[in-house]
Amino acid sequence: MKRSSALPTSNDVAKSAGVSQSTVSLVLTGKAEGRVSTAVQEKVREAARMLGYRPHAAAQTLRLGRAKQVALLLPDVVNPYFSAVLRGANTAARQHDYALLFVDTENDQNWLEKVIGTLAAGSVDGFVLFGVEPPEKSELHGFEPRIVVVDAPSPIFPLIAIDGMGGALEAMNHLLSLGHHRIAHLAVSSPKETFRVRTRAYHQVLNNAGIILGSDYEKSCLMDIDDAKVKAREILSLPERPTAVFCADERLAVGVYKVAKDMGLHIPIDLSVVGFGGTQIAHILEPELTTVNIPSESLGNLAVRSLIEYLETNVKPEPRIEPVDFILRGSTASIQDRKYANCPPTVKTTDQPS
Amino acid sequence: MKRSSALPTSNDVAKSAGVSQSTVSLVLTGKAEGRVSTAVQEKVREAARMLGYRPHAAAQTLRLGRAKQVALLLPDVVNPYFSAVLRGANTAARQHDYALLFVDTENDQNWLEKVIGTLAAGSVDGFVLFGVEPPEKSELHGFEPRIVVVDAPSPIFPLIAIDGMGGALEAMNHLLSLGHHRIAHLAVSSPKETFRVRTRAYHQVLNNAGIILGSDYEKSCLMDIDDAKVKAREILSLPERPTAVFCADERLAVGVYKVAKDMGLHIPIDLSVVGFGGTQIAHILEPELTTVNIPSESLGNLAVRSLIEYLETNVKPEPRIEPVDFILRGSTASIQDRKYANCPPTVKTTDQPS
DNA sequence: CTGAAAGCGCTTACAG
DNA sequence: CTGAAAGCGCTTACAG
Repeated sequence: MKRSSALPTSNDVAKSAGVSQSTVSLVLTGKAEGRVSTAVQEKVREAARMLGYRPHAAAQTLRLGRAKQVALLLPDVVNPYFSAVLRGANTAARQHDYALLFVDTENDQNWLEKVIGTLAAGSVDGFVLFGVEPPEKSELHGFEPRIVVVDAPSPIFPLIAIDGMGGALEAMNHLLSLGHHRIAHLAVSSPKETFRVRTRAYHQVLNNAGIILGSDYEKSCLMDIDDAKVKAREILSLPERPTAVFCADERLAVGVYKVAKDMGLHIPIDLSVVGFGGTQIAHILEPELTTVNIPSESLGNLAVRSLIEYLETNVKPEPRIEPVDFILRGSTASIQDRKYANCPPTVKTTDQPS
Repeated sequence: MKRSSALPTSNDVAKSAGVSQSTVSLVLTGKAEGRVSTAVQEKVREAARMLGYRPHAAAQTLRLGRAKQVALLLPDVVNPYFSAVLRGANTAARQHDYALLFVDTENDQNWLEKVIGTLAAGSVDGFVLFGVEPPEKSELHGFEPRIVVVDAPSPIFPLIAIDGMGGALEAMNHLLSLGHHRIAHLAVSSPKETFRVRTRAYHQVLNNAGIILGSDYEKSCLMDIDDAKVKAREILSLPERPTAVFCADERLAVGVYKVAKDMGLHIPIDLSVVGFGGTQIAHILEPELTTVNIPSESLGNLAVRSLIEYLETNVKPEPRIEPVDFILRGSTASIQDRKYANCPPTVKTTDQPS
């Protein structure tokens, strides 16, 4: 052995087994049946095992033109919604024996394009862009990377859309059916279509129901608890306080919970709250949050599976729209119930003349 | 162009610029100074730009023996603690122009070893194992992958340890200093040393203080809210109810909060709670959780930085121990305060004969 | 100042 | 049934 720390090559195996390097390759890729005697095959396998031989990935990639690696790009792993996506993607990649290259774009579009260009050159066979806008075709110098886009506008690449509109409508209609009219909205101040849709649903349902509310009932926040608290306080301090809040994200709902508690408002008796996302947060909150559940883990899984199928069959996946679930939990209640609860807690109903 | 979708090679650039392929390489790797005329250099660069040329990663890897890729292995991305690690790792990799290969081991040790073996052969230059036990040396067939281990026992590989003991001691002493004696403990039922240490600190502080508690005051749970609720209920139903709970993880604290609320116990007045981790959860809970903060994002960053330095200088990082912070928030209070609060809320103190 | 050639470790026709 | 050879796309001595 020349370099003790060096990895064994198929040449080392060949020498050790007393055969040619091409025979080693034949045996180890399973193409030896009827071409190499079983005795030799066994010898080769044994030698490979002894040396701990693994085919060198870069050499294979260069030769075969495929890296058996896919990249997942998403805007923010720290968001539990996206870490669930990653979990699903990891599972799918593992099942198909692909490696998963992970990139958190941190919402940096310039970097995104550079990264795609770089990785497409031999590092990775394809990309999943999850919640990340794909680059313009013009920036790609005429070459077409394999990309599956999830939940972002995609004029040219195969798309897995999420029926956020459906979910948001259901959430709003739920609130309506509970008798709520003064429904406030905490929007996410992001130009992303995913979020815009939720706000659009808010307006649409209100319009259809003939409910007219001042624009005070709607606020945009950054995606963090502190900003949500500021905006929630403004909304809940309105002279005609809303009886319900539709939050475009679960982290915003956290802000609402905190301010509500602070103001002595009980959820769901004094205030109904609906969230959007389907993360752990909905379970952590007390009462647990009624929310629109996006099946993020299975979407991550699906996206990677579609991409791999795309790569291996070379047929472009059809665009599709994935449904979401509206999940009823403890944070919403009928406006009826609310009236009773409005009495100050120290005053017993029996104390009042009936 | 033969294959329209194929990536341009340095050969294509050479033809387009009217020079040899080696000149292209020289220019584009920046080794051309004083060897290639600036005029030719400019021609080459222009041609490369026009064609959208990027050097093929696999070819470079094969030739240079380095992939400029590192792998991060961790046990569970869905845990917000680990997704913060990933965020930090992503940043560090990006800064050093490395790609990050992500593997969620899902606590599968067999797979772990296979994965390391496979990836070490040309896919990746090194590994960060974060909260994941490294494989035995014997299973490595004498070759030594570059591995940096964080927060797991590592006899042979460079280690970044976390001072969990220090943090746990501080947390327990805090409770003691608040006058708590009947301190319960919700442990994580995992054999991992990280968690064992927290339980050891619990016993040590109690012993030093001469406090003897029945084993009923200590329960192990799976790392999920539901199991934590079951165990929390048992603990809080003890005839001599604990006045404080030290939770070995923040998700367990969520269970305690839920059961406390259910039993009409107010945190921190009736019950003090301390968590461990430093995730978003501590902020989501109401009141916010007093907790031991592990700087997971910077640890992820540090681990990747150390690994890359290891790879590039070839000097093995020294083992180190990283500190944690104990963070005081709203979930702990002095036992003094508790006595007043113990009176049933409907009975005013002024109603009693003094 | 520029080009021809070797070689990284594979896979796969091709020859025997 | 087995081996010698070409070639994937690079980088880097080496020759001129």
